[in-house]
Amino acid sequence: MESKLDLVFSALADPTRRAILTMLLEDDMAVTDVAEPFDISLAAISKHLAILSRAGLISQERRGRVKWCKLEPEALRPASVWMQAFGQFDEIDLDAFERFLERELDP
Amino acid sequence: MESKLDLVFSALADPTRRAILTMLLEDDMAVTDVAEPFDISLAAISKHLAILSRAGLISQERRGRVKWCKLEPEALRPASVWMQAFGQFDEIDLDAFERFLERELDP
DNA sequence: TCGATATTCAACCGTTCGGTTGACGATTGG
DNA sequence: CCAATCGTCAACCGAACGGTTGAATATCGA
Repeated sequence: MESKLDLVFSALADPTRRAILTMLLEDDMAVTDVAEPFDISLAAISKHLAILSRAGLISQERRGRVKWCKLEPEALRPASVWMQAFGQFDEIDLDAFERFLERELDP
Repeated sequence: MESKLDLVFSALADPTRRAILTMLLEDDMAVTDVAEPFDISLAAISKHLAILSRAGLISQERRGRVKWCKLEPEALRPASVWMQAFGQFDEIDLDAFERFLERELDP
């Protein structure tokens, strides 16, 4: 059996998937709109979304022919809790976060 | 070029590697001692350690014929910061962490 | 109704991953 | 000196990954 932590961390290991999650911070999106900024096929994006969905990081709801993707940030909690123990990152460095966010959205 | 975040998250995606990190919370360890609790070959452990090392999550220092492995928790900071933005996990749930830790050490 | 739109499926491809085994290069200690 | 210990390397294996293309399935809108 595969741990949820495995699923979450390996979902996060891909930059395309992290970029998708970042986009979904703004708002829910349809699959086609998620795919738009990327240079890869829609089918590839569909697979990425399936992986994010299996990890619980997004939920997908079909309305008509459009499938809406919604960020599920709660799914990050176990992984976040796991990590915190190793580094005692009690205070969040927001400046550092914004720098990383830029680096995520950029390429 | 591969992002540091890629390296850290994919290093964490494997349960054996997470278990190794957890063991190193206690103390620095030699490669052979790291391998001891696992049912896989020493060569496999050596590869896992190389992956953790490339991700910056551990450092290795050879003294004589023994190579010592040391946890480098600072390497988790970028990943931790990245995650926090999605969930606002300002307060750490230590009970939850201990439950996860047990689940990590157990199998 | 019919064409366009939205998404997935299925098959395939090359690469990476986690693992093995056996040989090998150091280093140690009796 | 010499055998044992520590760890890596190299070659291999099967499975999973990230991607493609083309066909298939719904659903929408005019």
